[in-house]
Amino acid sequence: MSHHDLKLGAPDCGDCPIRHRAVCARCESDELKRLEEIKYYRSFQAGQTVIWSGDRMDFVASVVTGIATLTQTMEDGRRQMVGLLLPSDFVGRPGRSAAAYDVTATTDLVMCCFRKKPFEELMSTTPHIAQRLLEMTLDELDAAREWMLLLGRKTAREKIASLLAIIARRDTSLKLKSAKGAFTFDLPLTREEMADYLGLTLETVSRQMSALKRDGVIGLEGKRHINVPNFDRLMEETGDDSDGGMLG
Amino acid sequence: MSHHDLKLGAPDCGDCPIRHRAVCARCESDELKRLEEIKYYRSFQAGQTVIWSGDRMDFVASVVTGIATLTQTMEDGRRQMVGLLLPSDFVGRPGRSAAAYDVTATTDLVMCCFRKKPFEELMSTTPHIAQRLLEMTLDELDAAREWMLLLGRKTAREKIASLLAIIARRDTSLKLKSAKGAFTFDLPLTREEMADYLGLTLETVSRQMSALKRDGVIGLEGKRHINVPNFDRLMEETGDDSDGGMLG
DNA sequence: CTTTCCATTTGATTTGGGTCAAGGCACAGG
DNA sequence: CCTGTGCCTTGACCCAAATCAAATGGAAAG
Repeated sequence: MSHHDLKLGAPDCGDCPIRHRAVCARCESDELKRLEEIKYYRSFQAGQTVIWSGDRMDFVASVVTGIATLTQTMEDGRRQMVGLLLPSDFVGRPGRSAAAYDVTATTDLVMCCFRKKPFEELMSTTPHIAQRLLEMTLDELDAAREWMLLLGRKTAREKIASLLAIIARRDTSLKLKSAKGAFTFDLPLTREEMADYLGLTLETVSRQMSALKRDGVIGLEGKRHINVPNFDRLMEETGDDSDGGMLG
Repeated sequence: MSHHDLKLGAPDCGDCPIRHRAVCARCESDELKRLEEIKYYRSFQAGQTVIWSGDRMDFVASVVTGIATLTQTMEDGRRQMVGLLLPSDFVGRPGRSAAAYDVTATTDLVMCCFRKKPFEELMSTTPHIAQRLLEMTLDELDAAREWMLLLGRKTAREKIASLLAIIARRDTSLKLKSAKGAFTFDLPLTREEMADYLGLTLETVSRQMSALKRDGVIGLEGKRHINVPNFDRLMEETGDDSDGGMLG
């Protein structure tokens, strides 16, 4: 990892989303001052739409806190989530003026935005920004491809288990309760949002959640609070080959 | 489009896959000579595996001629295609040493490879390469997201129609036969490969192809030769909102 | 010309998940 | 305290696509 490993709007950099400044005093001069100038924050309430597909989008942004989703909708109303944005994730495409997807805040949300025009200019003069963005985009592409396997080939039960594992793995607030891998977290999605993520109906999601509970794979307190007594057991249900990188 | 719109291994640049040289004499000096030095060609026969998931991969490459696929396989053998590489598409990830997917030649294939180490070095000193790569990766991400909608929410018939439209749209050898949008092309995939693309079984693919033929949406000569009397009619079957950019 | 070998088609049957339809539960407002 | 109103669960039934099983057809080999 070079000293240029800047994060565009990472959550763990305190007030300033550009962790770079904290990481690398050496580069403090030009490019970063410029980034500071063109950045601004926007907040959204849970349920609010950030932007509709097709709307003009004159910024790029990254999530500071909260969760947002990207979804596509067909004319007849069928919906598929195509992106789940957690803190530090990036939205928006340099070189495109209209949003390609609906972006919605599923929890209260703070985003760190950069005006697009100057961001693009900065990108063309600052190689490290493009390189960092490339890295992040490649990660997203990998995630999208894993998601395609899920959508195309997994059973409903495997889909649910996979989603729980994905959320658990990325939930930074997640506290391990034992060496065995027991832990607890809150679902940030409604059953319907889970269904849109997984290519299922909300009824099927509900049924499979109940089934995983019945079989002791997960515990459910209320509708949203999940506890996983044994992460390995959950992973067995996903259909993936073991491991998967669960280790902070 | 700047004069820096280099293509990494584009097909339309004659012997040299880097169209940049043809487009931009101005930049001919350093970076491109270096690219020339680290590039080499590899050929594969139809059906041959280019690389297995998990194998060490010390190059990045782009397709010059032919078609390759990226697939993921679960332990029990369920397979999902996650990438379809047509001429000018790029494979391989700077900053990763092992292949993440199986890459297979579905037709005879020529790839233009760049040794990874020097390519990465070149990338870090040449901003335009990273920027071009970012652009291509963002395009792939968009394609992956459209594919996710297909896998998660479309019916078998819509999936088949969508795949035919996608192939037709990207087939450079495709000849329009009339203003109405009639044309003809050869399927580059077997029924099984189509099934792996679409998250279906090969039987379902076959049945839906027959149904589209019966309904006059497509014509079939032999197993592979498709003719589409009316592209708009095919598009109606995809479930997508109209247009879609069919105008090469 | 016959045989083998695939890829593909087609048919019969099963099934996982969708659809439709009631409830249940928790919380906010009157 | 009652009554909406969102979410979620559960049940009954249905259907699109999977599965299992032949049959067809075309191309290459003998």
